[in-house]
Amino acid sequence: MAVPAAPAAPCPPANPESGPAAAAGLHAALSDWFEETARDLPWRSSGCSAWGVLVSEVMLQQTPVVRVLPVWEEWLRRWPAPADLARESPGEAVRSWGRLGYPRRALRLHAAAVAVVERHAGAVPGNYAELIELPGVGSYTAAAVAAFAFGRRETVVDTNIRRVHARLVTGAALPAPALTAAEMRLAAQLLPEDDAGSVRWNAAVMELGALVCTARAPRCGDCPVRDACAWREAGEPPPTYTPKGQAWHGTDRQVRGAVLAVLRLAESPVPVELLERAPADLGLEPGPGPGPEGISVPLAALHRLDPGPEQLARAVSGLLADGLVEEHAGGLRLPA
DNA sequence: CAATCGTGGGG
DNA sequence: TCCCCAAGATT
Repeated sequence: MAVPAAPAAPCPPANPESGPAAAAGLHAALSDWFEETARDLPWRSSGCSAWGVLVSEVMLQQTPVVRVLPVWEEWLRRWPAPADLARESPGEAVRSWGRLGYPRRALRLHAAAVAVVERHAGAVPGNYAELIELPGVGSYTAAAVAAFAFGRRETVVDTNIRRVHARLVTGAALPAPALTAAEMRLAAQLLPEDDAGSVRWNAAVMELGALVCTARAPRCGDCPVRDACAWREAGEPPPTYTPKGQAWHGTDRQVRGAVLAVLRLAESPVPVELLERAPADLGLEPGPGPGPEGISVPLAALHRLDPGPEQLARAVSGLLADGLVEEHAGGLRLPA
C-alpha cells in the first residue's frame, strides 16, 4: 500500500489502496496479531516502572532481547529506582553491565539516573522533551519510553519499524542506510490518532519486525499483513545496496573490549604492565601473583589478541577519555 | 554526515 | 568458518 499524500505535496498519484481506510485495516490486523503473538517480556508487564522501561530500552540498543533479559532482571532487582543506581559508582554500573556490549551505555544510564534524581526528583520524566535531555537517550529511546511507559502518542522509529515500513509501504527490501526525514513523515502518517492505539501500533510493528519481518529470512507466511505488502506485491526485489559490515578482528574496539573484560573482574587496580605481554614470571598463570587474582582468563584472552604497545595505549587512552576507566594507585580500574 | 563504539548467536 | 546483525547515541 501507499500512504495518504501530504496535503501540500506536489500531487502524488492518487492510490485507491491507500488512505485512512487502508491504514485502519493495518491497525486492526496488526493489533490482533500482536495480542495473540507478542512475547511476554518483563518490561511490557503492567507492573513495570518507567525506570524499568528506560533501562530496557537502553540495554536493547543494538543488543538482542535474549541477552538483555537476565541483566535487566539483575539491574532492577539491585536498583529498583533511579536513586538506587545514582548512589552507586559509575564503575559498578559498568561492571554489572557484563557483556552486553557498548559499555558506554552503562555509564550513560548511570548518568541518566543521576540526572533524574537531580532534575526530576528521582522520577523518570514522561515527555519526549525531558527524556531526550537524559544522557544516552536519543530520539528513539525518548519516544519509546514516552510511549511504552507513559502511554503517550509518539512516532517511534527503530530498525524494526524502519524495515517493516520499507517493505510493507515502500516496497523495498531494506530501509535506507540512515534514517531519513521521509521515513519519519511516513511513520507519523501511519500512527493511529488515539493514544492507546498508537502505543499498540508502535509495539506491534516493532514486534512484527523482530519476529516475522526479519532482516535475513522474513517469515512472510506468518505475516498478518502480507496481502498488503508492497514488497511482496513487487515480487520481493533484492536490496539495492549491500550494508557494509563492521570490521572487528584486530581493531581497537576488540582491544578495548578485552581490556574492559579484565577490569570488570579485577578487584584492585591492574598495572598496565599486566595488560601488555605478561611474562609468566609475573606469576599470573598458575598461582596468585602480585597482581589481582581472578583475572587470568580475560588477561589470557587479551594476550592472545597480542595488540601492539601502540594499539594497547590507544585503546586504554580511549577508555580513559570515555570515562570507562580511570587511573588509580599505579593501575587501571573502573571509575569509582 | 560518516565514523565510532561490543558482543555473541544464527544462517 | 565466516558473515550478518540486534529496540542507537554521540561526535
